[in-house]
This record gives sequence, structure tokens and C-alpha cells, in this order.
Amino acid sequence: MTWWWLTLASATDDLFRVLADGTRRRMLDLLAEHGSLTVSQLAEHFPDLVASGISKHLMVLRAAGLVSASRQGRRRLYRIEPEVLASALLPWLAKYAPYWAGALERLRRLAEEAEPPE
Amino acid sequence: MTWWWLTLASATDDLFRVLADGTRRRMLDLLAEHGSLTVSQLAEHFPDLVASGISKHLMVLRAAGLVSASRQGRRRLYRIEPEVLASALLPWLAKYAPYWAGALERLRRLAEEAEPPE
DNA sequence: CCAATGCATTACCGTACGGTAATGCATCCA
DNA sequence: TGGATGCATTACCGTACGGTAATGCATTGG
Repeated sequence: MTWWWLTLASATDDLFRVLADGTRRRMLDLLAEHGSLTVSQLAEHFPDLVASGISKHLMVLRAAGLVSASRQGRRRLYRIEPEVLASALLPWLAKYAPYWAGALERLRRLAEEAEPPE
Repeated sequence: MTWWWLTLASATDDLFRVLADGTRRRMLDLLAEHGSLTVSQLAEHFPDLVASGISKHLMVLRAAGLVSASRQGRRRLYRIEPEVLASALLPWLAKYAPYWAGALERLRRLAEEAEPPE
């Protein structure tokens, strides 16, 4: 059980709760793919959600530090913050790394070949 | 919104929802560390939970395939299934791998040095 | 300048989920 | 063999969370 007046949840805990929602993960995926996108560009991919829904998910992602926002005229540009995701996820993954030696090697090779956008 | 009569959630989605709970992640961590543990051995680490709570979390982990159980007399031995976690998590991680080249290299080196229990 | 655009924020609602209590069912031991 | 142990399962409750609707506030174009 969680209480609002106690912030004992670890950063890792917060992260997994943020990632537990499929819409937010798709938003992260889109931002990882394109580097940065405006809210309306993001919203195009979620026809089932109204604007406030999009906005709320982006608030959650911002609060977790997984994305950052900057004004661009009257639009708002969202950018992914990959290091935040890495620094929260990779330490946790390290506990299971011994089981995954081969798979991690493949993953690392993927990382070398591809280049991030921008 | 999710409806019970529609099982459109992807395996990845299920996985993140399972991992969203800190208790379940600690259970996985303990099993990753020890290889396999009985329910009461696991329960020792969760003094705030009653037995049914422990059992429910283990049910969720079992349903996701992240752990497997076998009878050991009147005890029940839980074992981690690391490949299931890997096959669900690593494809998702691959999308972000380009951002994490260095960190993944460190992680892979960790995997090489350490050996899994049993 | 003033209506329209782009987005944030708030209030509110229903469902999902974590928790406990109660019950039951094997298995072991004295 | 009968009570105790180890665990699963079910029913039930409160909170957290995802969703929409309504409102507001900059910014921009006509």
C-alpha cells in the first residue's frame, strides 16, 4: 500500500510504474525514433485519446524525467532523455545480466551499429 | 481503459505491469540471487505481508511465466525463468540501445564476469 | 485586435489492483 | 491418526490510476 505523504518509493519503482502504461511506452518509442516531437505530432498516433489524456501522460513522463519539453512558438516540443532511462534501468538489469550474457552481446552490437537521431 | 473480455495487451505490456510492483521485483531479485527459494524463505523478506499476499504476488509472477514452481514435500520451490524476462525485455530495450552504447558495453562485461547461481 | 490554435490543468468517474481475512487442502510429524 | 504446517484460493475493501469533460492561458494569424 502507498500513502501520499510518504515518498519512500525508489527511483526504480517510479520508473517501472511509469513504464507500466502502454501508451507512455509508445510515446517513448516514438520519441526515441524521432528524437523530438510536438504534442500534436505525438497525438496523431493516439486517435483514441483526447488532448487532455495525451497531456496527462506527458506530464507523467516529464515528472519521471524521461522526457523534457521546450516551447517552440505556441507548440511544445518533447524530447527524450535517454540517459535517465538508462541510469534507472541498467542497474536493475545488471542483477540479471549473468543470465543473459549472449543476449546482451547481441544488444550491444545493435547499439554499435545504429546511431541515435539528431 | 482495459476490458476483461479483450486480451489485446501485448506480452511486453503484461510484463511491465507485472514488474511495476516493487514487491514482485524484489521477489525476482531474490530468486535471481539464490536461484530458487521456497515460499516461506521468500516470505521472510516481506514481514509486512501476510501469507496470502505473498501467494498472490507469486501467482502473478507465475502467470507471466517469470517464475516456475515445483512441489518439494509440503513446501513449494520457486525458480526464476530468466529467459522469459530476457525475451520480453531485451527486444524493447533494443529500441534504446543506440543511445546506450557505452552503458551496454559495461553491462555485457558484468554478464561475462559473473556466473548465475546453481 | 480578436478569434482560433496548441496545450496545460483541474475536477470528476469507473475500473484495476494491492492488501487482508477466511477457508480449504495436501503433507508431515508425534 | 489427528493436529500442525505450508501454501493456494476466494471474497471483499480501499486506493491509485487511466480516461473524459471543462476551463484557462499563451501564442499566432487574419
